Amino acid sequence: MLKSATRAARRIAVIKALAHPSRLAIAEALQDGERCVCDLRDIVGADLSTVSKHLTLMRKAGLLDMEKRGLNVFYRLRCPCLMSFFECVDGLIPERTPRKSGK
Amino acid sequence: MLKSATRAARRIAVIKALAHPSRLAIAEALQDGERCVCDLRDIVGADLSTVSKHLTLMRKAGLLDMEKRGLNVFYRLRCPCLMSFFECVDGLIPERTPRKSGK
DNA sequence: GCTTTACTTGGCTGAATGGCCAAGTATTCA
DNA sequence: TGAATACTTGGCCATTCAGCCAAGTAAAGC
Repeated sequence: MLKSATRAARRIAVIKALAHPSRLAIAEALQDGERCVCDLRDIVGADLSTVSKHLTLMRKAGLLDMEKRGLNVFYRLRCPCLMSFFECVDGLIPERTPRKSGK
Repeated sequence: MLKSATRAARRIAVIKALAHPSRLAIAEALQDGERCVCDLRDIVGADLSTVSKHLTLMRKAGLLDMEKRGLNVFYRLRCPCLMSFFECVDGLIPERTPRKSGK
């Protein structure tokens, strides 16, 4: 069984790995299957080095697997739960006015 | 239907709202039911003003509801999917060595 | 109405993050 | 073995974020 501090740190790492527009786009793209870094660069539209750093971060968090084949490096999602989580998030109503009630 | 840029922005807001140790601790605490700000301050162990700012951020992201009753403000989770998402995250193996395969 | 309690907001500072460029590494192909 | 391709890593700069303190607001109680 995992100490709860360790577990929290791992959760944070995974969540942070998703908490950026480019990384979210990468995660979404990978839901359709593996991609090489150059594909992902085109998808997020940033410098290759930037994309590479994002991918390293996501991999270290445990979100991604990498596999080198020839000159390319392919990345794959390891978290099967993202889709359902995102759908749940999408269901949140944007904002709600604070309620006040007696006593 | 939501424009995909809007949807991505909202996803990011929610994910960022969870991507900090104190805010994760808040979310986890609220899974057992609503709490006032002072309870949450004790749980995360930070300044009340800091906790308040975390809560505002989480509420604006759509993660929380607030309700004022008397002197206290109670916060509640609005996202029922967190628990299952966290459990999925916990299931990720910490790291894996990169694979290499021919051609 | 004045004090107390429970919070929120503003302001500031130090730390972390994301971006690009440039240089380095690994594999393929001629 | 030398050039080309597909990355990764290091370095630097600008921006964002988290923290605390201090001041402001709102409800309750005397």
